Amino acid sequence: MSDSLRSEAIRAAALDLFTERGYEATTMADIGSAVGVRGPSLYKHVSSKQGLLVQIIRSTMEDLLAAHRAAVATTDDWAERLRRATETHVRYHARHRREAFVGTRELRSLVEPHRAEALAQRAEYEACFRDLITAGVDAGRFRVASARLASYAILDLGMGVAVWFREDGEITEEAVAWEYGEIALRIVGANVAR
Amino acid sequence: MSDSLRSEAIRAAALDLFTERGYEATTMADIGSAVGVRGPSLYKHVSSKQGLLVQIIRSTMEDLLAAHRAAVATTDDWAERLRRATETHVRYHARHRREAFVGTRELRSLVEPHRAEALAQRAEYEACFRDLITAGVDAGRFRVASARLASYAILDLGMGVAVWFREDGEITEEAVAWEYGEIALRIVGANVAR
DNA sequence: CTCCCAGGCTAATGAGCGTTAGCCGACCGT
DNA sequence: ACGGTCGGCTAACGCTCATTAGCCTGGGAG
Repeated sequence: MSDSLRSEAIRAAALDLFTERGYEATTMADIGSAVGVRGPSLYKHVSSKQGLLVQIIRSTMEDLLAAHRAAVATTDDWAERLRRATETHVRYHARHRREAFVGTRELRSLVEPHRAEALAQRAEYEACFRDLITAGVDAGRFRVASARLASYAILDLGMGVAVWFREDGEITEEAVAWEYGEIALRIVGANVAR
Repeated sequence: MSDSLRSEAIRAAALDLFTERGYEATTMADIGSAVGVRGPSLYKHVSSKQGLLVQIIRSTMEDLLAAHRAAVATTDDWAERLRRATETHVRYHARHRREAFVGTRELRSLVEPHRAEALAQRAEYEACFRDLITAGVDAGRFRVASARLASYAILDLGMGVAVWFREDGEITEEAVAWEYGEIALRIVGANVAR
């Protein structure tokens, strides 16, 4: 009940517009017009423009983190963990490219304390990858010059996907996920299992 | 004479602010205050806020393309070309991280026809990498599932550098350039030279 | 010494935006 | 039938900005 169909449509429209024009360049009137309503009417459903952004970014970060934890829990082999974490990361950025795009590009537009909260979630997510790589190194499965650099590389690859991926493009989600999983393993110099 | 010291300082201040807060969130008064002047006084030196962004982005794209061409011209071995192109790409994004950051994040804020012009330059740059990879594949030096995917991967890695690189961080420009050059070669499955 | 003007300033203009206030019609349960 | 509330609308407020107009000053050229 907290969110009717209308509320959901508004969030979806805001997501589209924030992705295309950016948060600052999107007006409440724009969002309203996308759902067939005048700007002020939106306030019958949402608290504020900033609130819309907060919801979008928060739920994106939560989804991503949850997906990561689920993926990593399916095996205890370090290389396989990294592969699944990377595939999950990439798949999320392909499947929810608008959410992921806004989540990284519009962090700036968040007002405190929401910005700090989002940065903390992001830091936590990054730490998951870094720790995973460090653990793999300690276990003798990976060999890297810098775990930090390796994790940045893998994360950046995925975030790039949110920029260029198109559902109807020549590159499928399947292909990116597989290819990037392989690349991640090469980045950390994984030796083949067993 | 077209640009005095003051003009240069203004461009530098605008670059800093656009990087930190974004174009839309930066006011002329902010820029003025960064150079010790009131907002309106800036118009004695620059044509408009949009003009500042256009100059920044245009010269960034030109520099990047020029650097790429120079790097690629130093050898005709495909693998070595890709390595040098990647190192140049990465070094540029590390050394001029603010310019590169604004160049990718604020494309949206450009007004036509500047946006189209910048997109064309960007497309040209991307094509350089894609063509380089395709040529390497044709020459039997590389093996990739998709040249487009491989080029996106390499380009995204570099662009990520502009986000997290810090001159005083634990990872040096030298280290990123070398590491990413190696990764690029692995991404395209380069066989060792000779 | 005088004049000019580069380069600053303040004030004003005009537009856009988020948000609030207050009104109204339609539907719904009783 | 009827009262209420849900969800729309318009008008208005208050604020922020980019940009323009017009003034003033200090220093250098003649």
